[in-house]
Amino acid sequence: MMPATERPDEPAAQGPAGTQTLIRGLRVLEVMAVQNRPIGVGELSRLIDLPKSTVQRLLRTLGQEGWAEMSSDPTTRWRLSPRLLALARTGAPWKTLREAAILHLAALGARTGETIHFSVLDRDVQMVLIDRVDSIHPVRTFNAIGASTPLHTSASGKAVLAMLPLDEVERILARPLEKVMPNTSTDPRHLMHQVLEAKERGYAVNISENRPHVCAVGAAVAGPGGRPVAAVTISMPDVRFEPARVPEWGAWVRDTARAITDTFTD
Amino acid sequence: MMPATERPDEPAAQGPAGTQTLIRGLRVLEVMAVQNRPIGVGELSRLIDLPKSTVQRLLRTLGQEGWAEMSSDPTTRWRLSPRLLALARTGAPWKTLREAAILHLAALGARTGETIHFSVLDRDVQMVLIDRVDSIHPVRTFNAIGASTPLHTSASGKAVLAMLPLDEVERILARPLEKVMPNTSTDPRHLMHQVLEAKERGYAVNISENRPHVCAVGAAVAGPGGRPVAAVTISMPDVRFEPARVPEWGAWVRDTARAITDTFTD
DNA sequence: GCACACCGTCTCACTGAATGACACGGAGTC
DNA sequence: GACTCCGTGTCATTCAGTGAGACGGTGTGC
Repeated sequence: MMPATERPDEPAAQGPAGTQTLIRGLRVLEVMAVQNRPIGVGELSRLIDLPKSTVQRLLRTLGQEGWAEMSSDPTTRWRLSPRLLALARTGAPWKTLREAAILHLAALGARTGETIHFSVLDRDVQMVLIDRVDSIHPVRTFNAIGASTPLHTSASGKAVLAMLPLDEVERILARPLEKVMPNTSTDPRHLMHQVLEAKERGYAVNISENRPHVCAVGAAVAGPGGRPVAAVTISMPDVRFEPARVPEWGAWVRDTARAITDTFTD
Repeated sequence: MMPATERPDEPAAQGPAGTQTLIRGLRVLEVMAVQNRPIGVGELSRLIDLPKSTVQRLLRTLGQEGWAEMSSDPTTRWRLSPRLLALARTGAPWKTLREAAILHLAALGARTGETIHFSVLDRDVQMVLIDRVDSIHPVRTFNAIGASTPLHTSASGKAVLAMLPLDEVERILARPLEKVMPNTSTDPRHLMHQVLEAKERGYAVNISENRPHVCAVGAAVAGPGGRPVAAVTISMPDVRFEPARVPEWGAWVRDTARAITDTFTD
């Protein structure tokens, strides 16, 4: 877990912003999210390197506005409000996207019997899981709504890359690439090769590159502008991942993504 | 949809807060969430009744910090970033709560074959769905992660009420109660009766009071302090809702909630 | 029993960050 | 070509935000 205090990249590209209170408040929310446990004023103030009184003022406001909750067990502890989830869910253009997708996802789930994931692209940086249809198998993969993955470690991410202009892909793969699993490729050339392959076939594959024993086949959904905005993936434990069936799964997932694109852009 | 401009209740109970920038920024996020569509600076500024330049400054900051996204199709439009969902998910004490619950939920899903919902209590106001195990039936109920319901219209909400001190229940039921469905009860006395019944039996029932044709049986999960923090419900279409089986389902869901409470508070 | 460290809370004089009226250039309309 | 509404940017003014510090309570070690 990266400490929130060091921000070597920040001072640059600041510009004449002029909303430090807001920035600080959001930072408090972020740290609470990352820390992921009830946390006190003092600790929080140390984590973001701000005076206690300032942090407390921010916390009180966040509480008043319903973004954070206070619990005074023995001492006062703060945490994010579940309301955040409710807000994140109602509020987003991907609401319509999900509505366009849901029936197709259910159909793909019925056809494959495997867990179906539907993720959206977040700022060209990561994929965020927004919907899921469970597998019928007793042994199945589990991933939580809201879970995020880098682009280079997931079938959804690689499917999205395969739909982006090549120069953008190069720029993205030139960034530092995290090695999440032993099986994760962090070689830009190797990844570019995979992306080109995915572009040709219309689907991307992930073999335990993101989470242990989890394999997936995915295809991207395009928005009105033709740029990728989301991805559908079939996710399964490696015990059921038969390489021979990949082309079949690939075709299904590609067709599903295509159908969602059509429903969505209409 | 309530217009964000009129806030008759706000001026009171303000106190010497002292973070209007943060409040305004959060308000912008909220309005974007509620509006739920790409939206421009001007319209936003009219909705929250703030000068255009102020709103723009806030938006830029929200964008820089990764909470909002800008798309310049023809003109500039803003929307929430998917990152919000990722933040909401990682960040919360209910992460551990869900971890404690997931196995029990899967077991209950396997036993019943119905959709299992797991919701947390949000500020004594609403229940927010944080996890779901899908039914195996072709005809099943659908509800999105992050969906919220009032306490008096859902099995989860009534189960939670049944675990609260009676005076608090009275206070909550004294608030204006929305009639979401024809079947929704908005009579405090009737609801209190239901709550007492649920308290006695250990589970609560909802018969199409929240969404059409959706019935549910639910029980509450207690936190370390003994107060209710979440609820498990078995959710199904009314065609499969056999009143005769309710006690059986009730016992299962009650035992599951109990098991989660034990796992969680250990 | 005492000293000490650390907790969360609250005050208040100071000041610089936030403010918002206004100007600007461009797109669409009549 | 006159008008309106859009998003963007500027800058003098000032009030909202700041943070050092005081305070009371709690737990620990001596």
